[in-house]
Amino acid sequence: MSVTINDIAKAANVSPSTVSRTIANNPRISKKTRERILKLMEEMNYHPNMIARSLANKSTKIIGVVVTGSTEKAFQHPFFPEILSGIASIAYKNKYKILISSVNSATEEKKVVTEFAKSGITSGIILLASRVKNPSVDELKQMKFPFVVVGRPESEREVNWVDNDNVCIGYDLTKHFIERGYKEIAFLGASPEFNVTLDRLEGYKKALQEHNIPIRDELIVNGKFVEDTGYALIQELIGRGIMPNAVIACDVLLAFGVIRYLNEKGMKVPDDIAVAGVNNVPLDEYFNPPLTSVDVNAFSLGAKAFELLLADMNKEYTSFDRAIVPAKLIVRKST
Amino acid sequence: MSVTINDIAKAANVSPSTVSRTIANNPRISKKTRERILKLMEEMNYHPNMIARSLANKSTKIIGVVVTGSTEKAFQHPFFPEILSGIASIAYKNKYKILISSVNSATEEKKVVTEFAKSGITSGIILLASRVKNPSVDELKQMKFPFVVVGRPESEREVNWVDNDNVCIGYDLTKHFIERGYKEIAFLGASPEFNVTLDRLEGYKKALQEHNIPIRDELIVNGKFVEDTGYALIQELIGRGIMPNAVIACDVLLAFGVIRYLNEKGMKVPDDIAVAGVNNVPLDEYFNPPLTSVDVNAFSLGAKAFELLLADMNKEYTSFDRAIVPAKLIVRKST
DNA sequence: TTTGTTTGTGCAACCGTTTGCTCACTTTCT
DNA sequence: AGAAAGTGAGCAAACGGTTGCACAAACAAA
Repeated sequence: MSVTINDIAKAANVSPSTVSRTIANNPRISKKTRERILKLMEEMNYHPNMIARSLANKSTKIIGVVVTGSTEKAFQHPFFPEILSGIASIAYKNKYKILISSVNSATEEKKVVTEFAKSGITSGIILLASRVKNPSVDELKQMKFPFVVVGRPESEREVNWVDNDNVCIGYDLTKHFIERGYKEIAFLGASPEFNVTLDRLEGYKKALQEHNIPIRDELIVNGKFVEDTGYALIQELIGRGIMPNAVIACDVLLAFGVIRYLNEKGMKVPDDIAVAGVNNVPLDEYFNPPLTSVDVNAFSLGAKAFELLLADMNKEYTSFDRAIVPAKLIVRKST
Repeated sequence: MSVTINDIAKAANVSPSTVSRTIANNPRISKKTRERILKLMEEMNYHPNMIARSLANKSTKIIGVVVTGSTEKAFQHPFFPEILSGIASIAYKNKYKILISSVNSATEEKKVVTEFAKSGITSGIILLASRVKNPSVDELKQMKFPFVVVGRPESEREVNWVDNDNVCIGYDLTKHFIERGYKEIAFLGASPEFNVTLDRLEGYKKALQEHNIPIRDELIVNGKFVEDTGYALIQELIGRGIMPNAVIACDVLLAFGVIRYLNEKGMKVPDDIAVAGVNNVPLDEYFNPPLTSVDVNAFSLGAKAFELLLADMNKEYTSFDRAIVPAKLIVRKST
């Protein structure tokens, strides 16, 4: 088997405690002993057993990242890799590892979250989907297990979270259209289960009101953050005889679906209908036409999320914290 | 703290062993006792401590996925989420968790791989970058630690691996161009450190030879799998006065870079230069123009990789195995 | 009744580390 | 010189499980 602390202890003629303390850099070990042991560890190619260490410590250097959405699709959303990079970059600096799990439903999410927390395998959790009602959040709160949610949760004062200012995003996009003379602006949201939809919608309405444009409920439709939905939603809208001259898609995939439909039907973007999305991805630029979108800065969202989590795990504060990551409207040819 | 096996044992008036055996579904426990204990576990909200269990078992239900590439960019390649989904979907079915780590260099990779293996935290590893020379592979082989590499490794007979038939991919793409009358076909590869470049190049040459088209070395250039490189490579090529009428890009990002350059310079794709990429992504379709590319079926690559790993961990075979995942040329308007 | 099986459970060692406490040996102070 | 303080290291119990072996009880066969 692998070489253990005991093997080192024997070879060095000391007790295992001494070796352990050497590893922990305990000042009670003399320089001479320490060096002798370190040398032996090197020679014998010793690597500490994290599992045993975790058991003794009752803590690990692993955090769990839980992605809720269709198992096969969740990772594929352009948002995911970027936020994961953000998490990973800070985790890496702090020598944390990342355990990821994708789940299909809120029920499964709760199961996974409970397992992560109770099994002792992770020391903290980042939740990547925030429904308005989220049983996992309640569960974690009640267990007092460190966690951060990405996306504003319901009980925003009692949990750590990071998000953009989604009201602002909705507002900015709408205003952008209004300023360019568009008035029939459709709003394609994701499911109203998510705060992100509600918040962006709020911003949308606010902008319309400020500019004295009536809010037309029939211009507001909801679906999911997948590409097919964008296609279906705009098709349905136009099928009902409702013809917007601008479309705000709450997600880049939604926007792609919309444009695909419009292209197929021979409608010109932005001449016939202007389209803007949220979640800037590198590819937006190559799009036909290049897509105006809001860069939500997913990398920072991830990085911030980990920072908050780290602080929570280290019990650096007793109250809850949040971070609002600035988003930026990037105007391209689609509007 | 959390409720343990001992708490259950006390409550049920049995020994911890009995509880442990109940969990393990050991047939030596009577039905009556089993049911009493299961009920208590439910009531007392017991969750097994994975760490303790792993320590006793000397194995975990966690596999490590190591991505080599720039830490901040590695996850962002469209290839990654898809392959990760593939891994995750099979892992999920087998109740495995996934620990991911991105590293910047072969040296770091080896460090992480060693840690994953020796620390006991993972029971198997999937390597997501296969250089021709890969010290991690040697390390893992020598430790006899279960692992699978995605991409054909150097010592292909002594490790488990999955890949496409890259010679075939190179061949098909080249043939596709030749059949459409293109003869000045440039080949943009990634670094020759990777077998994938070498194999596709081999296929490229083979196709040319079969059709009696001379191989012109100046049409063959290498870079990295990032978007900027595509731009730079084609710029350099054309700058040197070499004007291909078709370009094979070994990666979709490379292809995007090429097209960006061509668009900027006012060249028409495919009229002036035809472009094809590898690694079909959903967005290829929306591209301007829609990009001909080879779908490498990354999801299957991931799924197969996990299946092989699982078999290895379970010692289901003693020899090494491999899987070749079929790739498919998807012709769109860019060629 | 004795012997042999089968069945269900407990004992105790073990997995590899950590850590509170104890203790022997120095050093320093009075 | 004796006491107090400081230093370096070991003992043993924990962390929460698993498992080989022993063993008692129940039952069957002789």
